[in-house]
Amino acid sequence: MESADSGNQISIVLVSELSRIHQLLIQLESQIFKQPSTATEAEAEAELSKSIVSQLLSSTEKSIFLAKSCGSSNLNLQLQGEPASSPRSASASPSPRSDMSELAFKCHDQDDNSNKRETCKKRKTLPRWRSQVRVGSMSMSMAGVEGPLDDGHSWRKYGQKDILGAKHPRGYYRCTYRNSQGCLATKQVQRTDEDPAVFDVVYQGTHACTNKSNPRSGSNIISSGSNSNNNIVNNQTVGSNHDEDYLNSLKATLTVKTEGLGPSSIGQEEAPVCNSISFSFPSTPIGNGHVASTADNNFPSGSFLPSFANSPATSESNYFSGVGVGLGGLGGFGKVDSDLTEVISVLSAATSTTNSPMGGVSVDFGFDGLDFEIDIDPCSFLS
DNA sequence: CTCATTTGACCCCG
DNA sequence: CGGGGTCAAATGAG
Repeated sequence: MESADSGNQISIVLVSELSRIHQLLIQLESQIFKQPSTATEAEAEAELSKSIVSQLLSSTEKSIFLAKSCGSSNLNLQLQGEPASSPRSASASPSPRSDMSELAFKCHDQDDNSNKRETCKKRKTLPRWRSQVRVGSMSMSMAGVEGPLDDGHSWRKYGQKDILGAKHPRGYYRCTYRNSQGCLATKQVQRTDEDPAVFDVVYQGTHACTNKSNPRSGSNIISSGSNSNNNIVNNQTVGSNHDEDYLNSLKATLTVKTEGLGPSSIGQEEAPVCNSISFSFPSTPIGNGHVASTADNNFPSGSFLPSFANSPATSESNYFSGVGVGLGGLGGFGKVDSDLTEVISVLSAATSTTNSPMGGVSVDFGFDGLDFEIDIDPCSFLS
């Protein structure tokens, strides 16, 4: 059933992507009929057109990928949730502690003791997927104040740990509504060694909570879902209509650029395709202040809000909306986690034309709520 | 006062 | 046995 779900959600994302393409085409069309009066203006128009085309390309490619995934979801998307039989089902939990920890993984069936042990005793049994998020490469880069890691959900940090071999500690977050709504979603955030501006985010479990970003905040997103599975419909409806507005405003303010990863990095000759799209949010006077609760150490707990995110504090600010599906993002990273089968990797380069420190917030492909891991080489489909 | 983060300890699993 | 993940008391912020 999950696969059906996944397919469904992919379709949703796909629809969003197509709407996006539609919008871009409209924009391009108007662009074409513009008659610049001056040379510089003409140049600017040309640039804009190029940019639009780039976006179109990547969106199209993304759509193709999604369509393929959808069509063969059984092949490409591997569900990882609840393996029918878990190796450890037998191990009883002697210690009181284990009781509690297990709760974390299966709290919903507390009333059914026998069952709980079978379904989710294991850490690894929950669906998990990973994405990489890059924070603007800005001035504060090293500072450690970062935190674009807001994906529309409200997270609460419950732990931090130094990981062997990693320069930076890993932060453990779980859904704020875990207790109140039994939402089991958790995520782990860790900076990559190579680029401190890039965070490796591993999501586990899906959001059962209904508290997610308020769609009305004007910064609702597109496909990038960050919506829990319960809100698919919402995403769908709001998504498409809202998308348009959103995109329009987005276009007006964002700088979207695609970075082609050289074929070389991927070994795909004919694929100019593996891009990662990056958004740069315009002047957002963030950076100082508000955010970075968690200070220098590591990760932000939750959210810093770009100007257009009106949501309060740490709750759901669904501003991000990154739509960048870095289908090829891996190229640059070559980072394959053996543990995770694989990945949706998203990179966004926050380089930007802005000076906002936090300017570039990139976000992940919001497969939020999907119970699967992508088990394919992001670029393989291109060949 | 309430809620979030920090941090050391505990437990699971490879 | 050790690394990784989670808990929960202590602490801090609003």
